[in-house]
Amino acid sequence: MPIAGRYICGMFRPRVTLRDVARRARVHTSTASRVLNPATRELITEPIARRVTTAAEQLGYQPNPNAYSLKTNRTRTVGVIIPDIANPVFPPILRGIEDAFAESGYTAVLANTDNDGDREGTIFQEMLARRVDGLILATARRRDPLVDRCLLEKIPVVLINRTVDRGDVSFVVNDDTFGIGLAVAHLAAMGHVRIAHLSGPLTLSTGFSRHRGFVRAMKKGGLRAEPKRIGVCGGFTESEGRRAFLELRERDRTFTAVVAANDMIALGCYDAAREIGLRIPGDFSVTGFNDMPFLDKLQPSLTTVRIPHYQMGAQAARTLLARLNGGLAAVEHVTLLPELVARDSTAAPSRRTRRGR
Amino acid sequence: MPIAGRYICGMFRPRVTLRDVARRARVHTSTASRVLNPATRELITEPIARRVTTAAEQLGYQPNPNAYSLKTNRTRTVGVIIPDIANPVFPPILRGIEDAFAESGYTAVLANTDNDGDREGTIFQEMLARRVDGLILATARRRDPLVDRCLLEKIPVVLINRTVDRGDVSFVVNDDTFGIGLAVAHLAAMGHVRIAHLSGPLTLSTGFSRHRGFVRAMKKGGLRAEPKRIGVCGGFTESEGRRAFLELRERDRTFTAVVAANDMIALGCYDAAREIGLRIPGDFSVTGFNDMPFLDKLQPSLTTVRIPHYQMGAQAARTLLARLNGGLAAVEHVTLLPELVARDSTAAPSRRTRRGR
DNA sequence: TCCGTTCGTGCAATCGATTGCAGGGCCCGG
DNA sequence: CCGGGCCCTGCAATCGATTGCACGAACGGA
Repeated sequence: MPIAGRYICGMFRPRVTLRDVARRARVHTSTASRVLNPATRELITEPIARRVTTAAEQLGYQPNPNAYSLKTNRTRTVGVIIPDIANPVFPPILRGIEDAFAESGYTAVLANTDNDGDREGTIFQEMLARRVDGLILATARRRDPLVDRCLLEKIPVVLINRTVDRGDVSFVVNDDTFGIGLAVAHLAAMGHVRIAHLSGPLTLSTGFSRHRGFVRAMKKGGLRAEPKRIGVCGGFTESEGRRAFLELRERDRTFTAVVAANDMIALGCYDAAREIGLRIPGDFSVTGFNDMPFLDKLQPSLTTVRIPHYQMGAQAARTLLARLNGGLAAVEHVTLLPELVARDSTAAPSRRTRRGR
Repeated sequence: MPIAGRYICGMFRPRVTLRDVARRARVHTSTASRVLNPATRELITEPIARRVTTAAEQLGYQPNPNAYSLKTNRTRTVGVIIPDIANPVFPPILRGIEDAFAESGYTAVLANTDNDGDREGTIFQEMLARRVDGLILATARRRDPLVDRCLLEKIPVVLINRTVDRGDVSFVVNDDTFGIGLAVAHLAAMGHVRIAHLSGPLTLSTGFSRHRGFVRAMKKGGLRAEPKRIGVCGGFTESEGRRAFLELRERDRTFTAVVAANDMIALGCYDAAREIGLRIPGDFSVTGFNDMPFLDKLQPSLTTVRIPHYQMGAQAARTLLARLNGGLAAVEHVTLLPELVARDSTAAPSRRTRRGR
């Protein structure tokens, strides 16, 4: 068994423990413990407390988190489960989580599932085995067994980005309905009437509510959301966007704009348009969703809906912290407002396209 | 103090411990421990071992990592310190690390420094406080106090992507010199002679060795690496790329190609070119480095050098694991080979530019 | 038959903290 | 002057594993 300690200036120094601090301060370890723990600090009188804190400082004492966790059953660790960190929406979310946790001494442990149910289960088990105090899930489907399990087993959990249909769980999401409304209103204001929608998977709250948002916004604008002008993608991917666009165009060639459920799907539209020789925004306009990095560098730059990803992560972390510290905090639903970022992929319909082709 | 346990099927079940397993198998806890630990498994006879394993299985036993860590001083956790997860080169590296660790039971804990020295120090301290078994650093500068400290304190560490000048530390990096050589050779083959370089910070091994690689490759190709055609960026950023490009062009207007030290700097060249009305690759060619996502979507798509990021992460994790398991493993230097990805930002110099302007 | 060796298992200390409980000192009132 | 109560601090058990050491059984040889 290795001996705890570190090399300082080339010399091996055994690790400083609470005992060492107590010994130096000439008090019992329990007293030292109470001084160093903010919650019990007030139990000890000032002069003794000072002796302990100075001793701790002089020795460079750092508490052993394993001993703490073993005794208290709290690891000050939370699991963050996301589909894929390579998806550019997640890094800012993660930074938000990290920053919000930093002050409170919690650490986030990350895992990617690639949207694979089995892998999700495995990771969930491993997180529990690691004794995380809570979970932040960005992988929820509208009906999600993992979320059900968290609730059943009373594991503190906060959903992020996506949510579930059952309402008895905390989440922090973007207002997808409102966001899509922004895109539709933007297009309608430019004179578009025959607007199509390429939705994401309807089993995900994001896909579902953006789809619903599209239908509502069209109705509200006095426009018709024709079923033939709605395509459903099997995933939020470029290839699915391309496929769904081509399929859509088989059914209808009169639309003048496409509201894509996210930026990747919009990129799929770019690909398809290039293939079949259509110009954006000359032949049709496109809007995305998320405002990924580098969209402004595309040709044409993509009009999209910006989501406050960083705040989303930070808020989710705060919500979880409240639950972890406060014990049985109430279920909290937070919805953040997105904003439209108008760029060059949207323009007024040309006279030619306005007539239909 | 909360009692360890979980809710299963709505009922609270106290956590299963090694004692429970031992009791059920009618053996001592030490025996159960030895059976469940692969290293000591052979000490126990088969029939008894079987009793223990079935008992463990029936009870759904999961060892408490905190107790393990407290006793053994190993947390099976490693810290991964990177500048910024939002930089698209890091997610694939992280995935590689995660996957390579997954099998061995290690967990990576991530932290971002934003290239801030103070923050680096803080994070380093926190990692040590968390008792990580080792570190993977992607933040190294050529002379790096943090790396020095790791070596002094004998903390297992592997550098990734960037390295330091002192050679007595393990690292996994890309062959930057070779990679830049690919870009230079590609341009030279197209007929470019007056090639410029926008280097990254020379205090980073990446900036330095790409710069050196440029000079060497030019010499090797029988070309002159003129100082006036070399600009230095203060950071691997778009804005620095733009600034350095404009500055470069003040000094020299005869170059027909720019080898940028990375993709962001190349993007800065795009910005500058647009501002002053130059066309790529009509007026000059540009190459990047890293092959970030979406470069193929740019107008024009960017010729760049692809780095095997995922493998880099995986290899770094394996190198660290060898050190952690094998005790005093030798210092290991791994260099991965990049490849050229030719796209539309490079073309033969036009007759006009070939003459100089 | 008896003793020595070997092999397998149990005993108990230990890692480094937290915390309920007990005890001692001090202050104040009778 | 003495006793009771109230803080403040110390004692010791405890969390759940690992591991050096000791002990007992089984076996083989004399």
